[in-house]
Amino acid sequence: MSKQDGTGRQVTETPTGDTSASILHLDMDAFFASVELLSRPELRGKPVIVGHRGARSVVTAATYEARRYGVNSAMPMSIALRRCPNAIVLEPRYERYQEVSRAVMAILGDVTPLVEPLSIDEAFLDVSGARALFGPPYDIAQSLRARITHETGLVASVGAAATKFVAKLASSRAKPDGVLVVPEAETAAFLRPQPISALWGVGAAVAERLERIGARTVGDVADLPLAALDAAVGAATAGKLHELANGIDPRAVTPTRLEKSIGHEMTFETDLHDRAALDRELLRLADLVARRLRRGGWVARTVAIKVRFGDFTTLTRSQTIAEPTEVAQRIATEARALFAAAPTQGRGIRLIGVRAENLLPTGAVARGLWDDDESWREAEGTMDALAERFGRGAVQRASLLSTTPRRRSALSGQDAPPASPELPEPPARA
DNA sequence: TCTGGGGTCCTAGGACCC
DNA sequence: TCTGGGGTCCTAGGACCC
Repeated sequence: MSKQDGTGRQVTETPTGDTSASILHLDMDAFFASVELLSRPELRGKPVIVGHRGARSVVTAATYEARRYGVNSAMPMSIALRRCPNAIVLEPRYERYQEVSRAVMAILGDVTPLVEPLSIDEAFLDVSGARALFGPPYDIAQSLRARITHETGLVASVGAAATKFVAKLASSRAKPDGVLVVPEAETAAFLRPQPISALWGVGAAVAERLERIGARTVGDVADLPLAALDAAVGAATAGKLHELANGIDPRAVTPTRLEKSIGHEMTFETDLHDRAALDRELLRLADLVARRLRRGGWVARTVAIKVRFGDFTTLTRSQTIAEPTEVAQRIATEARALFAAAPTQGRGIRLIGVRAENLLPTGAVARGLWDDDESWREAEGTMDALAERFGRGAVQRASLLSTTPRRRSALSGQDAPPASPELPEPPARA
């Protein structure tokens, strides 16, 4: 196990030739804040917080200087400023971050097509096929970091391991400005001393349950009988945690993932009682959702709302509709009906949200295939595979693969496009 | 100290069908 | 007349992640 920081200082021995750690996790250091410093170099070395300055806002990102005061992302801004009164607060510019993110992801794509973005500022790479060309994972990690810094002025850290989970944990331990390679043979030695909170899926609630049965480290969880774990946290979580703790993580790096829901929500500066204002907000949110549905080539079968009251209690309601839709008015009507039927009388509303779920590709619905359960299930695997090979746009067109042979022959002779791989353009939408 | 906004996944109960 | 069990879908809530 080894770490080397950006100055080339060896922290421990570095297994630069190891090839067993072929999954990389690359994570940008203090991403939003670092992007801001690019255009405000005079702020370098100062505590900078990125986030909206509002009574109810939280810290979106913070420089390491600000973190030294105990400021962290997701912390209420009021607390952050109490801890670090001299902090410079900058308004987030998400479009700018998106641009920089695209540039970084493009650099990763030059090494391998097996890049899986995990969020705006991190990604997994499977470099097992890239070694012949670019050398062992350690070399790939360092050259990626160098290119990112050269081309964007930003700093990234990289973890390399045999599995996704260990790679991600390694990158977090490599920060800031470092690389950490965990050879496969050293996985257990690396994992076992880590705190349970390092496990994916262990937050406050699960951590408390695990502590109650005496588990404090990842090694403790690894040694626990599955039945005991099961009783403490439930079957699904238990199975996953036990595997992760033992270094088992069969998840492959998957470049394309299909979105499953699209939503927007809004927290008000002060609790809202005005019903007309809430209805207007529902329409605004529905419109944002509908735009993204259309851009992605989706229609939604289910509309959901979220309501958070002044005391932070939260309620959700959802309704599956007969005709899948991508129309703002239709979504808004459904959202307003859900809201009207919910027990909100006399309570101030802190937050309201609209979400579209049960998404179907527009093309499939246009051909009336969405209500054919059998063919739709069949379609899901096919579409994932197709999206992986041909990218997102192809997903719409994949609807033609959702047909059983019977349906496909029923469609042929109509305006149904031919089967892949000669993918036609999707039908134009208004 | 008082909690954003974007998501994913899991659980559990009830309806409904066979 | 009273009561199965399996499977799927829908809904609500909650934990978790970045």
